[in-house]
This record gives sequence, structure tokens and C-alpha cells, in this order.
Amino acid sequence: MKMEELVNYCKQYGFVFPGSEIYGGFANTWDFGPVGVELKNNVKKCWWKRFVQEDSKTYGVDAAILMNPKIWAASGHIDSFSDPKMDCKKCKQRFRADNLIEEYSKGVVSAEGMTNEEMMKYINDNHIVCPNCHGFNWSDIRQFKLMFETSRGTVEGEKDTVYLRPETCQGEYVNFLNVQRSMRAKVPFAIAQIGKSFRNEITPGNFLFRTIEFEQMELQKFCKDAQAMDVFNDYKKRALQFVEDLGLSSDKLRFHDHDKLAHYAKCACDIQYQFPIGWEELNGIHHRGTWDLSRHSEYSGEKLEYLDPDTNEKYLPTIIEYSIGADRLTLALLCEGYQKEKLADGSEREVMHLLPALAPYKVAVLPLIKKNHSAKAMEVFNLLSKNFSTTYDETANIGKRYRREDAIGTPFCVTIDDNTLTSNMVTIRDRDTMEQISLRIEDVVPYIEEKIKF
RNA sequence: GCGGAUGUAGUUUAGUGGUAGAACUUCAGCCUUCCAAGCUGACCAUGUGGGUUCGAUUCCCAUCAUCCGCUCCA
Repeated sequence: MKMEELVNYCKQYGFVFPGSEIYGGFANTWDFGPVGVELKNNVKKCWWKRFVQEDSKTYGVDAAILMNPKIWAASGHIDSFSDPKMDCKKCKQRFRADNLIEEYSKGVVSAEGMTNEEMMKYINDNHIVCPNCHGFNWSDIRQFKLMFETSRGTVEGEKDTVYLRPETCQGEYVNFLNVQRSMRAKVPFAIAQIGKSFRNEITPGNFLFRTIEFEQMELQKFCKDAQAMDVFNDYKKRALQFVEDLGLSSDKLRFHDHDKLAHYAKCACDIQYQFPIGWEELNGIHHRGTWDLSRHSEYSGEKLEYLDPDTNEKYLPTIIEYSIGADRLTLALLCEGYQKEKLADGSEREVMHLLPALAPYKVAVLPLIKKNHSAKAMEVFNLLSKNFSTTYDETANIGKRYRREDAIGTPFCVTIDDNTLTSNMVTIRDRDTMEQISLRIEDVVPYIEEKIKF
């Protein structure tokens, strides 16, 4: 399957639309439509249930997107999120100045801590040429900012730069003690959050895979350093189990250890999924050590140590982070579930296979014949929609409507016919088994409820 | 951000310096008691902004977007 086909499919059926489309679009933004928002909400619901609701030692938060700018100094993002870039004026290729220096010196010279002027001087003094065309005609070094900036004016003429958060986890770190105290939590425990992050990427988007605004589902486990590797491995296992339970096939999933670590990480492992664009990161598990809490201690002046009530020792907990992109996971599920089915007459139809728990609509209510059964069907819709996401369709013929529901992954269709009018019996059709059974109207809700559990 | 290619209904596409055509989809009506049937009808398009021209969807420029490759991926 090509990604392009999936983009078309998503637009056609109301999953995902191009962002700002009537204005010619806006690169790397996408809007979830009526069907897509249900799917994504279900993805988030399943994650929250698995990792927060069912875990007595995990607590949820929903932190502000705008945070005190000092947080981004403490986190290291203001320094490391701004790459020194320079262009070769001859071949128009762009490079990172620090990488050029480190490659040229074979790692002997570290550009870390060098100012732009020092880097420029080093490059000129050593006559470092363009690795691509071997020319020597560099532009100035420019910082590329990966954080979105905005400003908060407090007084007329006075402005403070504030940032749209590039990751959600700082909301957990700065609330570490608030959560610990208010929940009377004992280490090890975790704080979890689902929320939007923003990154000023300059990169091809590949549909939902990389966007400038995206939603993360992540948790931070605070633990004793001695436990950290066990916790790390435990989350590797749980994270893999989770995506398999959602329906991603295991032969399209693999672990991938990082060889190059982010500025905060001690060790890191991804789970990758085989997207149509290749193996790409689906989620990450990072051993962040005590880096974040110690930096926040230092920058805020607050003591963030945990007093262990069992041993009376005070320490900064070690953090294991587990983070997965909601949009990315939704994309993986769409890739996995999208199928073209060959029909007897040689034509093709598009079908979406989703776990019932994830399906945008759990059930479709279909009057067999519009003019005879619509009124009764609306009654059934009103009943079912109190319990789960339900769709109603009275257009065209029944076969066409079944197919339309198959195309968006609706697991159950309920049809209303003359029998319903006389004896309150409906026909319910199971998408996976293609079986049709008759049920009394009042039995439909428990029947479906049982089958959509996660 | 660089290089290349491409922009015509929701989708796939035809065509033209002078009224933009189709198929599928969608919607309505008729028919129909269960898997894209049939009949009748209806809606919908030249990405955006400039320029050349009597007239531009067509030619030119810019811009935006998409795809491929590079780069980037905290």
C-alpha cells in the first residue's frame, strides 16, 4: 500500500483531512474528521485504561502547554533544540556546523560549548570543505529553532518569550512532588499524561507520521536507581504487549536500541513499526537518570528529593520514560487495518479492520426500507447512542450501507425491518464472522458491550 | 531548507488561448425484506496571487501544497 492511497481513503471517509485545506493547506498539519476523532479518542482511552486506570501506582495529570520559560532552560531544550546550521552556497546543501567540526577532527574536537563565532573560526582556520561538493563557500551559521515561540506581554512594550512545549513530560517533572504528596505516593510510582506538543520540524511529513503539532501519550516512572533497569525492561514488554493487543501484527513490530542518545538519556529503546514508508519509531522508552529532577532542582532552587519512609534516605528518583505518539499509533492502526478486498466480479473495495474497542462507530443503525422503518430505527438509534458511538444511515440500499460500514471498520450493524415493528426483533450483523442473528431490542446493548471490551 | 516532478469535481481522469467532458462516488425520487442491482433526476472542478492578452484552466512569474530524493529527527 502507498501512503498516498491511505491519505485519500482517510479524506474520503472522514478520518483525516489536510490542515487548512481551503487556503491551500498548511504543511505537516492534519485535521481529524468525525470518524478519525472517534478512532483517536479510542486509542487514547485504551492507553489510559491500560497504563493509568489499571495501574494502582500510576497517576494522571493534565499540565499546561505554556510553562515558565525557565523550564526549557533547565531541560536543555533552549540550548540543544537550536541547531547551528550552515549552507554550502555552491551545492546548496545544508549542514550542522558542530557535526562538520566533529567529523573533520574525527571526534577529537568537540563543538559542544563553542559559540557560533568560534565554530565559524574553526571551520575557516581548518578550511573544512563541503562534504558533498568539496567546495569552500559557506553561508553564516544560523540557529534553527525547533521550539515554537510566542510571547506573553505583561506590560505594554514589555515581552516575555514563551514556548509551546516541545514535549509533555516536563509537566510531570515539575509536578513530581505535588503528585507524590497529594496522592501520598511511594516510589516507585508513575505520573502519566496525554497532551499536545509542538515542534518546528523542517522535514517531509509522511502524513500523520511527523507533524508540527502532535499528541503524546507518556508516563514517567520515578524509581530507585537500583530498580531502574528492571523498570525499563518491564515497560519495554508492556509497551509491546499494548500495541499488539490493539491489533498491530508482531511481524511488523521490533525493538530498536538507540546508538546515538539524546542529551538527557542514559539508554533508550524504541519500538518500531513497519509503516509503508519503512521501519519507523512508534514509541520510545528512555532511561533519563536523575538528569531532569536535578536540573529542575538546580534551576528552581527547590529541593525535589524524595524521602523514603522505609529507609529514611533522601534521594532524587531515577526516571524511566515511556512515550508513544497518539497520532503515530493511530496511523499505524490505519495502515494495519486498511485492506483492498478483491470481489468476485474482479473489482476492489476498501475495508478497514479495527479492533471493536477502537472502531469509530460500534454500531450502525440501518432501516431496511427508509419509508417503512425510519421512525423505528431512530428509536433504536436513540437507545444505542446512549451507550456507545452509533451511526445512522438510511440512504441507498442495504448492501451498499453494509459496505460503507465495512469501509470504516464498524463491527456491528443493526437492521430494522417489519419484524421489528411487530415483535421488537432486530437483525444484528457481525462484521468479523459475517453472521446475522436476531435479537430483541433490549438485548442489543449488553450483546455489543460484551464484544467491545478492551 | 535544497534538488527534481506534479497540481482539472470527493476520487480517477479527458481536453482546450474563446461555453471544461466523462466514469465512479454523493444526494433526491421510484422500485426493493438483507450485502455496491435497476430507472429518472440533481449537485460538485481548472490550488492561490500576479503578469501577457480583446480573452488564460492552457503561456510566463511568484506563492502554497503534494510526491520522490537529500537534510533533519530534540
